[in-house]
Amino acid sequence: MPSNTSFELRKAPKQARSRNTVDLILEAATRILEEGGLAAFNTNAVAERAGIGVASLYDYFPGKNAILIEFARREISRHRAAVMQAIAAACEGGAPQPERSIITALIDASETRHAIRRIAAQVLAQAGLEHELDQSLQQISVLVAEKWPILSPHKRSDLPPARLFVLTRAISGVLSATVRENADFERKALEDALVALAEGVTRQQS
Amino acid sequence: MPSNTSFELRKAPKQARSRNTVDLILEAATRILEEGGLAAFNTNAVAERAGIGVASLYDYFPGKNAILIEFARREISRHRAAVMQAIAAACEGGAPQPERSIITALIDASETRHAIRRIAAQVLAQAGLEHELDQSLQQISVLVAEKWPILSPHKRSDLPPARLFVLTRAISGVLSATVRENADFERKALEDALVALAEGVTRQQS
Amino acid sequence: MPSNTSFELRKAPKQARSRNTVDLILEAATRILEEGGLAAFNTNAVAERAGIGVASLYDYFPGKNAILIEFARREISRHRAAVMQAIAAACEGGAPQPERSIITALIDASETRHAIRRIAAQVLAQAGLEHELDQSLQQISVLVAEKWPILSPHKRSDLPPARLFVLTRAISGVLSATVRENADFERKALEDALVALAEGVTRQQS
Amino acid sequence: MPSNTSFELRKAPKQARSRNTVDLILEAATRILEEGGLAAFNTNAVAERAGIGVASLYDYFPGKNAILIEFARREISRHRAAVMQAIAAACEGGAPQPERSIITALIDASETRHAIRRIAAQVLAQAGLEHELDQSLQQISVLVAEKWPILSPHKRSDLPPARLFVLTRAISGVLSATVRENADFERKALEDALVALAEGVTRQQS
DNA sequence: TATGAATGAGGGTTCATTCAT
DNA sequence: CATGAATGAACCCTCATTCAT
Repeated sequence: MPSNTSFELRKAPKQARSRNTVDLILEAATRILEEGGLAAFNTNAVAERAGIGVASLYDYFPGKNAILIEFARREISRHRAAVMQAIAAACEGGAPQPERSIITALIDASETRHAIRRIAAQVLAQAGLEHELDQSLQQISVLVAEKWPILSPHKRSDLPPARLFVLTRAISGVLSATVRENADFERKALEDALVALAEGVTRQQS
Repeated sequence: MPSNTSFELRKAPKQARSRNTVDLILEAATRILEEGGLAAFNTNAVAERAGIGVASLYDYFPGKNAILIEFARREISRHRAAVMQAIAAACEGGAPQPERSIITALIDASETRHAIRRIAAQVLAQAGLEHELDQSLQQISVLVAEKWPILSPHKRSDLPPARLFVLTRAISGVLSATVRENADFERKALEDALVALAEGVTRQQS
Repeated sequence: MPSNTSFELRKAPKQARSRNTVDLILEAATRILEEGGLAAFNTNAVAERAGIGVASLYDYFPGKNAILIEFARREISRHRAAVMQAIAAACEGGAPQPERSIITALIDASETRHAIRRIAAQVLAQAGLEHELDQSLQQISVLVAEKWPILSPHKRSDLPPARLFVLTRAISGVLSATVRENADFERKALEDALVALAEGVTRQQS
Repeated sequence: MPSNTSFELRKAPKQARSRNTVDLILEAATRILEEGGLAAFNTNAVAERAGIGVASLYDYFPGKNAILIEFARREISRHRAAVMQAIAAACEGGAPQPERSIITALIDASETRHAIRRIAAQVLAQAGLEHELDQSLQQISVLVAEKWPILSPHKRSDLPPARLFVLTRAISGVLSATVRENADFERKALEDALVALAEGVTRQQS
């Protein structure tokens, strides 16, 4: 099991051609993971799917693991960006129920590319990089704290860290479970429950 | 990569001797996974740790994957039993705040054998058996629904399924995240937040 | 270029079967090196020639390099034993010209398995184990010092270390060159020259 | 392992530019071999060190092996020239002990660029060109025969070929061993022993 | 029933060489 | 002339599985 443990890209993808090749590789990797999971992921398959020779992989990545990790990082990053943008959008333009808008946005985001994100999480976990995933969620948490309408009259610091943590991880957990378990509640019921959850967690403590 | 896709035990472990061997194998598997994760798990290592010959593994399991899956099932099962028993215990003897007692019990349970349970979940996921994990949580959900004190004056059916789902998955998600992210809030702050969460979700809807 | 840098045998060759397999492997290695040199040496070729599967190599050796090194060590060892035994034999039974007998023995020994010993030396050199080769020659030197007839009336220490060193390395160098360069002098002329050399080096200094 | 078995330079390096590039390549090769040995030698590394593109190597050499061989030939050649010049210098100006002067010169020469000359020898050996190395030594032998003072009153042919062979190969062998084994005798003891060796070999035979 | 030596398919990685630019 | 991205053949090594004992 020869294994290369470094994570970085080998060549800085400065040139247009290189840029394309890196993307080609990562897209091939993504498709393979979608179709066959981690078990189907190997360098030969990636090269073939990318339409390049095996050795070219090593011009851009130090090894198999680096490809997986870069894939995972991009996936996580893309998802975080989408979620944060959705949250921001939900808070603009004075929606009548901004909390619900945020919940709605989060539910929508949770449904995209779910399988692939699970694999990305797995990859980071096996590489000992779980913290990158956690940090991603943490960044979202911070944004939620800033935007959560119920908090706006107060200072943001009014919501103690433990409450913010519980709020975001609870929502994240529920949404993951919903997708994973293929739960098919009425959309409104789910939203209501999550809004109630959020109200409970953020309610001013006595 | 010869791969055996069946999951079942090859022999019904009726005899005392066989029973012991199966346990021996699964204990060895568990220790290896604890120490080295999935990467360190291979049949030769398991056999050596179990103190038996490699070939004997195949007398009791159809292949490597079956060992992993049986390990995962037992781990999940053991955890579920512990959690359910802790919930039951928390509800006995008229504690002053039974909801908090349940939360406390769940927090305690979430902290045990965390790493190994993560691996068990991963194993089931890779085998396409996520539903077993979900079912395990679902059984706990049912118990929680029965026991959740605030519900006792009402009929159990008062809590709509979506609410029960959100309640249990939210708690589960928070507790997983707490351990995974090594969050070190004050125990009381965490409990309070979870209790508030539960109150919010279970509050009588207008 | 996955490479295993340890040198030791993996399994102690205790059992008759294992003993045989190790020998099988080393004999295959030797034949391959004889026929194709280091360039032809690879694990698949060795396994095939030994009539075993590739993986079995790794039951007995930690890697390709370990096979080469064990081959080299045995080759050197075998040669040293032969040389030392030949020297001892040359000194027994009161030969009329014991010095010449020793020279004769050394010439004879130098002609056996020459190509293979060159490779063995190369292998040890590339592994940073040149000292093992040197030590082998040093052991022969000590024996020569003990046996060299001209020294017998004196104490062995009469021959200063530098002289002993020059004597043995000179003879070794000449014999290597003779074989390598395919020099075809009359046997007697070569012997005479070496005897004269030895006399010069060991002559009592003023 | 694509392999090109021809040894010759591809282009006659007539032009100044080409000449420089060939030298650039060979200097890069030398530095790489000095630093990492044969294991570190590969065409990409050579090109990078030479500051040229990989493909340019093939404008001047037919392949990797040709570079190695040209390197080795130059190294041997350079060494031979240095040794022969040192011998000539030692015989000029009527030194009191010309034999010792030659020995001294040879010892000095043996200490320079030792590691790199070992590699050069190895390269030629693996290419089946050992005779080039031998011829180099043979040229030195001829010069030694011409210059060796003790022979001067006689005709050069007085020293039989076998004696000349033994004399030069013995000295060569001793000096190689001295460097290889890191022997640290007093310089004078080594010189004395070699002078005595030479006297023995060249002494008029009865 | 138990074993462990043996296996071969498969995977990760390297590198000499080429060719379009 | 010069380049360097691309290649594919080849190599080392692992491991799930089997089978003769």
